[in-house]
Amino acid sequence: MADLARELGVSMTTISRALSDHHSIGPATKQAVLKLAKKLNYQPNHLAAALRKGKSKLLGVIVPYIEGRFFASVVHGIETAASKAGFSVIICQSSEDVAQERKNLETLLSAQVAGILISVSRTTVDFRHFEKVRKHGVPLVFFDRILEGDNVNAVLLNDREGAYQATRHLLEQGCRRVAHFAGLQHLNIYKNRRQGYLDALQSYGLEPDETLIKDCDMTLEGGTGCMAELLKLSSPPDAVFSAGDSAVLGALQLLKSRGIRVPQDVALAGFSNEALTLVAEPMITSVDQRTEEMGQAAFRLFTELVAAEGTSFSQRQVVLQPQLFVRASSLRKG
Amino acid sequence: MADLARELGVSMTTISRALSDHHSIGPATKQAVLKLAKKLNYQPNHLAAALRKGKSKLLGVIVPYIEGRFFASVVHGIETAASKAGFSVIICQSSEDVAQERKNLETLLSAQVAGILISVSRTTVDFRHFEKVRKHGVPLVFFDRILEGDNVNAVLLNDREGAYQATRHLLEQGCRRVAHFAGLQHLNIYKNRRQGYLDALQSYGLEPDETLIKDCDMTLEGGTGCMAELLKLSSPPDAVFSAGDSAVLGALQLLKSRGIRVPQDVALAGFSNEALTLVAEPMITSVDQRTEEMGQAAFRLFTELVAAEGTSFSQRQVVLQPQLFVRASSLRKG
DNA sequence: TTGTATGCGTTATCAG
DNA sequence: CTGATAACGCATACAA
Repeated sequence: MADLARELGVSMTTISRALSDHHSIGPATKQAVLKLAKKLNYQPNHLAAALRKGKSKLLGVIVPYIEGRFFASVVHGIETAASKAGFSVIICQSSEDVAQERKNLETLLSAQVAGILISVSRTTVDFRHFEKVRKHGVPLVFFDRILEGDNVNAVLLNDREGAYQATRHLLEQGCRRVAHFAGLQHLNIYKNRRQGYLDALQSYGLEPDETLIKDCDMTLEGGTGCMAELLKLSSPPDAVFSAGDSAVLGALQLLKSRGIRVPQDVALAGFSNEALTLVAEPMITSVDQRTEEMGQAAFRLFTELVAAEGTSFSQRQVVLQPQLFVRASSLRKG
Repeated sequence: MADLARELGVSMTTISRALSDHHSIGPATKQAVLKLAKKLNYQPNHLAAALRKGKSKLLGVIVPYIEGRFFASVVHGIETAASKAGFSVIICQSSEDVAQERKNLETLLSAQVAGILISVSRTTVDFRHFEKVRKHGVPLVFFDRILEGDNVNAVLLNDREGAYQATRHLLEQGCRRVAHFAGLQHLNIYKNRRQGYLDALQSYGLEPDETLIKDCDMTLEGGTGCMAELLKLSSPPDAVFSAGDSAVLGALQLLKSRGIRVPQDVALAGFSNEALTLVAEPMITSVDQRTEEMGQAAFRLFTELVAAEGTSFSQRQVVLQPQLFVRASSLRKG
């Protein structure tokens, strides 16, 4: 920058203003500066600017893991929106571990990020470590997974609605003993999916049967195990709505290995619309979580928080509507 | 930091040295500083340190995309190693687009990253945009995908060996007309996989049949299309080795839809060991790419480059050995 | 072992 | 509209 100033015989202040599109700057000088900047191949030092301004163009994102379609896709949505606005994204994985999540937060804060977007790990049970973020005045946006009880800025999927639709669909196919693979109930997403399942039963005038609701870790093996237990019942289910896709695949594999037909004997539906739902045979009915939109919405919410800095403390929640993709695993009728 | 100095009645220099574990510092003062730092909840500003030292603790990573197991897993490997060494990782996706890749590079350079780890997009055909990185003196490490012709620091998989093993395996199962789905030949990975395929044929004394080698975009649809064409041949193949997993799945689906048995009529093998290989029925034989190791090796190579700064210009290449996972899609014998 | 002084590249303040 | 100057938070060369 000093080079530019010397070359053009103006002050560094002028250079800075020209480059940052400041209002009080002559159009002529501005053009001259921009032109010379190109020629000398000037590279702005974002670090210095961030140090001076106290705000960087870095955005921190923390996810439990990045494998699989869901988080990868949300992150992609965030990144697309962020890079349009000139932000770089630092991605951290908590590996479903609170301790790691805490470290991630420290890392991001000391990297002076402008904001933090997070989906909490499943071992996160309190909000203490987020207090520090607030004290630093760093905008915090939750997405998909949040902790209940604390009012936070968040982008959520209407999990209850998605589960409701999936379960209704199974009931509409003629199933009457619909089982549910439920996830950890302290996480909003699994709690709401369970609630949607219950609501759908009720809308059909059916009493929930606790023996048909299995706690499941949402892994493939977990799904296999839960399905095996359900088959031991004197009155086994004729359908399963799982809160996750991997588990439903496990169930599918077990059913096939026992010669039980899907969907004729047992209909299946999952949640997340992962890639595997299209690879399985039959293809698996699943609820899509609007991943790209969620990422974009999360970034937008972040920018709104920045804009609304200090004006009010109103908590904002964006709720996205899920979409059910009906496939062969649940289609009994035409 | 100024607070700490005032509180303890020492200079900021002392504080700085105590915090950064400098050698000339009294153990007593050091402890005192560390203790007070904890108490006052001191948060180091990495940006300021980076500005002063000219080197940040940020690492830039550019991948074509992050969905699917391969890149997500490599990135995870990088991140694990990097965070142990106190680095944060900025991930960029080029979306297989050179123009985006160029932008990513600019972004990372202006974020003053300490180094850049990259797997080039498939539309990258020259090295011009990497010259700028060299001029900045920023260490550059390539992984998996590189451009041939330029000697660069890179972590690679022995793709030729992996393809060789997979093809040999198919031949050992009794197949004699082994087809190949080949990827873009300007990318080292696909070129080498094709070469491994050819070498394996030769090792069995077989002449390559050009009609059995299909150019394929490595998508599921691409695989379906290539398989359909192969089946039209007067003398169709009895096995396919695909340079990617999605394409082999496409082939599998087509074969099943036509009532052709896998592996009895046509045996299949893919490359990447993606999650879908375990979901397909039958499960698909595939070559594993040692993704986590690749990520770790890439980070290690970066640190070596930093350590060897200015000493020599020797190019380093780390080559990992692939591992063939044999599954039902290719097993004709016991 | 400790302190003083200076600068990293940028922007905000205030005066012209 | 432009310029001089200070400051962001930290790390080093040099002197003590």
